[in-house]
Amino acid sequence: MKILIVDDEINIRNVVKEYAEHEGFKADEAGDGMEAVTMAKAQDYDLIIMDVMMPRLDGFSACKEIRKTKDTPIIILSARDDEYDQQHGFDLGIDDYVTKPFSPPLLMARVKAVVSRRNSSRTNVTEPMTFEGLEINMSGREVYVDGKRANMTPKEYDLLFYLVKNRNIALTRDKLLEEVWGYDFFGDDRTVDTHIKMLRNSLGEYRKFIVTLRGMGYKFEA
Amino acid sequence: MKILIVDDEINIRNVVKEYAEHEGFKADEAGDGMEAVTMAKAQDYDLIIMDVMMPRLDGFSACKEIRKTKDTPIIILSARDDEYDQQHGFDLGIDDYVTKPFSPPLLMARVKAVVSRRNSSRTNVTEPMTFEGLEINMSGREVYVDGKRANMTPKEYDLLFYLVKNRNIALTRDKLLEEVWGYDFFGDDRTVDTHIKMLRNSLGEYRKFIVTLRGMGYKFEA
DNA sequence: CGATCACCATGAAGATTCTGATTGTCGATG
DNA sequence: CATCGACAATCAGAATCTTCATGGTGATCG
Repeated sequence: MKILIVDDEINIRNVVKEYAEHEGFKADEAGDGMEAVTMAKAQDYDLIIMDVMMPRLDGFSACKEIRKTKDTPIIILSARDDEYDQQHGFDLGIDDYVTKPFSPPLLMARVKAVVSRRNSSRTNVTEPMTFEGLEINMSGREVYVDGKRANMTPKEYDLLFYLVKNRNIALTRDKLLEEVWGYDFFGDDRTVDTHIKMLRNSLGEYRKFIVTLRGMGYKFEA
Repeated sequence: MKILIVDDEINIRNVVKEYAEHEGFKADEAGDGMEAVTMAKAQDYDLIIMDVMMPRLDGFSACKEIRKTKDTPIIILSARDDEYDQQHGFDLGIDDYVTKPFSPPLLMARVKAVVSRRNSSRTNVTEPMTFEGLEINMSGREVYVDGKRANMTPKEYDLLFYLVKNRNIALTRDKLLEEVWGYDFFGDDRTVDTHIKMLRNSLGEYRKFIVTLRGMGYKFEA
């Protein structure tokens, strides 16, 4: 696992590098956008952490240039919220962004998330799963019940996919809320129940795979 | 799970404490940095929530001092964005920071994220264990007795899993009540006995693994 | 405006706790 | 070494409390 750290401030590069190496990554550094483009094209990095404000070539322009030849995952570091323009993010296929000032552990959490997302989407792609008459195609975001396409809501897909990814593992409502709804969701536990109910309806007879663990949460049991 | 709340304003401490306890944390309080350092060094907290502006010793200096002996996760509460100085954050290994004014649920979300981030790197999915004909799968919340699925109540699972996690260790009823029932359970000692009884029934012949320690408590003996 | 979602109230199913009676254990003692 | 007393553990079941599925409501958003 090799990452490229791009920032004009050497202090930041050093700190990030230290944390990254501590997490078992190898880390190269670049001091501006031009350098970053050259290095990113010459090598296959698993991830690039890129500052926005830099001399010679800014972070967004560097991304655009890199994207012409590579689709290396990129995390953007931007100094203020409004510096990160959504338009840019969408166009350039930015994987995540972190606003400065940031805490290194937080950044590392994002790094690991992006890397594992890429990896899992690579291995899981083209591998629809079948549980009896229930076919689940995560990459295509399709679910078939006895061969018939199930039309589900976004949350149902998210919930089902998370359950299936962690099948045979007991999941608390809190865990589900955190992972499916997001850590910044301040909602009610019962919300999970409601969506489980709707998901079960969508799954017809295959609702049986979704097991209630009383006093605990739920589990997809295959 | 025990956290330390550090702030000079008692109102803030109270609010945070209330929320934290609602989430199942135990919470101690400190009114300034000096106090915080003393307490954090004396005990192993799972997390420290630390204000920046405080009399006697400010939050950052307190972190620095604590970091000399412990690497307890720390969340910083800072009054304004610019009060959180990058230098500080980097040097001190702050896990996250929240700017005042904050909403308690947001803070709690961050707290849970930090704690679970720390834990997930360690305590992940546990492999199923077998003791003769008794199979225990904690992640799946499944127990098999001679290959037959045992259908148990939540407390039975919790109790059994805690006993097994601490197998060959003598556990008092008080310890079990605190760890399995929760620190806020003010019930009778006999409650443990009752659940031990039901657990033994569920385990059939493998009840023999649960040993009574007269005048003491119980032990899972493998 | 329709789809989706979060949240709430409800009641039934299920789990937990407590009580008090019973049984078991162990050391002291005649 | 048999017995007793004191205390600890076990047990059954009734009362109480919790939890979850469900259906409905209102908010939100495209």
